[in-house]
Amino acid sequence: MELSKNYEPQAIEQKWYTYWNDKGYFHSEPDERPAYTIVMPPPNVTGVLHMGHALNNTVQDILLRRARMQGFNTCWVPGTDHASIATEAKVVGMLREKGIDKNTLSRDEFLKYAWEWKEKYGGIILQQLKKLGCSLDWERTHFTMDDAYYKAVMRVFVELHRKGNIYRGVKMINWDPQALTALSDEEVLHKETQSKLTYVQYRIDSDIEEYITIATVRPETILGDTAVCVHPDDERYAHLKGKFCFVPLINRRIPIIFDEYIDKEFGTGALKVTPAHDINDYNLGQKHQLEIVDTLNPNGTLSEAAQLYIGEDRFAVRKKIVEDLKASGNFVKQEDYTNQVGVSERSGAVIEPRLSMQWWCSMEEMAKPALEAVMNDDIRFFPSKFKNLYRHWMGNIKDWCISRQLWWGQRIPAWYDKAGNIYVGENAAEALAQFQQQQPGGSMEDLRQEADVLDTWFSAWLWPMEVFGWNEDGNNKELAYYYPTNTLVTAPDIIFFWVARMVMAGFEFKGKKPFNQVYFTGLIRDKQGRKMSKQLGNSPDLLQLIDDHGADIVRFSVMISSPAGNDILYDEAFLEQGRNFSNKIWNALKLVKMWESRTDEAATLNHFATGWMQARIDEARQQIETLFVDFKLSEALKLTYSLIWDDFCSWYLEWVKPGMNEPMHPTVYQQTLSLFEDLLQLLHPFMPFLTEEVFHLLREQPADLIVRQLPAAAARNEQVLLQGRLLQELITAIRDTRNKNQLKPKDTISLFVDSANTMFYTAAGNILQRQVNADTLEATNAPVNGAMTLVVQTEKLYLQSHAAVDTGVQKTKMEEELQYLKGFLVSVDKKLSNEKFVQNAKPDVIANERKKQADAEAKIKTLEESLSLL
RNA sequence: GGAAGCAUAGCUCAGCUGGUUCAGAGCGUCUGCCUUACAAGCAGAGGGUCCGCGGUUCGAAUCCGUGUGCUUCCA
Repeated sequence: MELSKNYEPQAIEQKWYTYWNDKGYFHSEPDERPAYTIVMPPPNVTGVLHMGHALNNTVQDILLRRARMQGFNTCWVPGTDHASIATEAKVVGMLREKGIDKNTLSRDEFLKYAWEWKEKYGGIILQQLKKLGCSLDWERTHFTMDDAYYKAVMRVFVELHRKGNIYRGVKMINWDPQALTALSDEEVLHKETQSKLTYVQYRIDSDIEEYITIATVRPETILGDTAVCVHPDDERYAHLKGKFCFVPLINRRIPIIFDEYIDKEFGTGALKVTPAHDINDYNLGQKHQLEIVDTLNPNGTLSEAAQLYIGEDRFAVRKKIVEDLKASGNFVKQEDYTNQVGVSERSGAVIEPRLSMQWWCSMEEMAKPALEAVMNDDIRFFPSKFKNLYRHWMGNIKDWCISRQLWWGQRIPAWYDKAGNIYVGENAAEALAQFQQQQPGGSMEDLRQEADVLDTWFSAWLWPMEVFGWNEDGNNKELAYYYPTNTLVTAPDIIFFWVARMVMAGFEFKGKKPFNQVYFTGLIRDKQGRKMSKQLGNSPDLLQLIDDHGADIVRFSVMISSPAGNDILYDEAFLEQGRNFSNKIWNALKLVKMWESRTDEAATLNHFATGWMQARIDEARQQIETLFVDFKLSEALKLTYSLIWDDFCSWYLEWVKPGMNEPMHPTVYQQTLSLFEDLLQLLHPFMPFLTEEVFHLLREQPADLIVRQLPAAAARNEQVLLQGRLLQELITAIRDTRNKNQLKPKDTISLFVDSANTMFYTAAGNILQRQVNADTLEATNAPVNGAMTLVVQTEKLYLQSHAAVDTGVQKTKMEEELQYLKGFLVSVDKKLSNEKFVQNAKPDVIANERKKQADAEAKIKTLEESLSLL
């Protein structure tokens, strides 16, 4: 078979994905093996694959594939989230393009369009994950608005309502004037903004002309002012006790109140109080029984209550009112001011704090077990630094605003009768039954269902339970087998939205944690450290990357740059590194295949190289296991990369490579194949396609790599590892000497060794000789005349060359090393002659120092001898 | 305003419970090579007051304090 010059991912990836899937490797059914379960954080049904998904899902796939090779019954559940706000916005936009105004549609008509849209475009992202190689159990795909899932959400709503944990009430909420819905605190982002601080004077109601000056960044809210507040200890305003002043332009007479909440240093020390439009002002208003004047309409324009500018947008009014205040003589001055402005995470609109009737879920009780489970590591966080963040939020948890003024989502299962009484039931029939107990003979006609839907996260928090059919049967076989799931992989920005709430839901409804551990990946930034975003256009088109480079290489590039828990700075240069790596493996395959027809029993049987490579793999296996346990996946990949490239390709293959036109011993050939297969297996979780392909090209395989089982850890052969290290050092040192003396690669040398370690040269001498192009290798116990001398560990070597040599270079190098060693010896001696050190340090530390001392002394002696001969 | 995290080679980062196998890796840089798979490669090399200052200790990149700079979260 002819192998192409370079590795060509496009040709093979689709083939393997289909093959694995058809073979059923991705599907899981409960059996006698231990389960390893991951539920995928469901992406928005409107979503398309971006770098964040690529990182997140690659990590999950790596964990899954490794667990599969460790004998676990692996199950990875895919699915999508209905994402109320984002999806509704998309559908509204799509309708607008068709010339349809949402407001002209009934709820049912709108939902019909929304479902059509979802069926057509929703879940594209899941198809894209197939291209990435994700070994998802497609038979278990879920959607948070599936019928069964919908029922589960209804059930938990009703249960919590029955317990009194869900209630309806008027509170200050975050209002999105663009999406026209309430948002939870978590959906509001605070952005630093350049604003203007406007100083305005209010006329005091008194006989003399007197004013009090306030400062505000929102002058348009003046029309809703119902008090001015100052600090009780502020002498500047002490004389105003019990007085009133007038709101400019509309002349509303409002009291001057005193409260310690005021910061005397800020602005003028006098605060205008607008209880309808600011949470702090609202609290002040409650305390002082102030009137509430709501001057804004839901869409952000001014309401009739404002008296002025009715129907005009809040931002337009902000500019306009300043001019009018100037005209009226109330304007004092304006200053630049930087403040934090809340914007909607979804629509980007500036949030209005607004008083509104909403549905709330009380959290305090549910937070307790959820907090404890994380603090005592019953649920482990990686990296653990996120425990702090979690504790802080859970410790100060506020009630959750769960109603959204939208149509796309689970409609709140509450019905009102004409008198305004509320009936909560899992469906209309239940609510009707309750109603009929009050009103015998009442009918559905008398009831009206709540128009609002539930926050998307109110369904998402059930994800790890409901994908295994919790609502239908809370003790079903699947739930018992797969739940709690093993690992949740997500980004830290949804730790409150989702992670914390899943933990709460798990304990509340199932009585068990939803997962054993949570691994938080970093955020992906560009190489300048900026967050990837559509606005900046710095996010690469992932599907294009996969088409251009192949999924393995994209996975490699994402993982190699991804230190555990830290943000990753993505640079497309990593793609090049991945491509080079793929080619390296491909070429190693080609080389090995060339030996297939050259095997001959008469060839030398090279024990040293195969034994050493086996020991290196054994050593690496242990290290990789530790790294995986700590979720240091990037490190594990780097280690595997280096094991394959450096140890296997650069050293091992060169060590076993037969001479030109010479045969290879069949045992060495078979061992080489085995070693190569082991390496491919270690790499498989990271680069599944390439490794499966090469694995099958190596030789006829009894099983596919994806399900090949990793062996139990073997004790590594330390002796061989040390010898391998010595061999490498000898080769490097000799090559360096050759380089420094400008010997051409083709120039041969004669090599003499003064060593007590004859066994080593018997085993590895022929490798050494070939690797440094020495035509002879002889033992000696005396210096060799006219030869270059070098010392490696305690081995003394003499190189003789036919080309002219400059001993000066060698001498300088040896003198430098001698000087370093002497300095080193001094520091060790000092340490050992320090009584306190000898008394306090642990015995093994002291023993180590003595060994260092002895080694250094021996080497100094050797170097000095050699130098004296130059 | 409150809290957390970070600062190590040109860049991105490892360095767990203090002790020269601990001053490292990858990429980049420099030098020499078209050597029986790979120039998308091979063989070598150079490069750091471990942010400043102080302390604990026989010993500090590592622990403590402090200053500076950056990042994030919360209000």
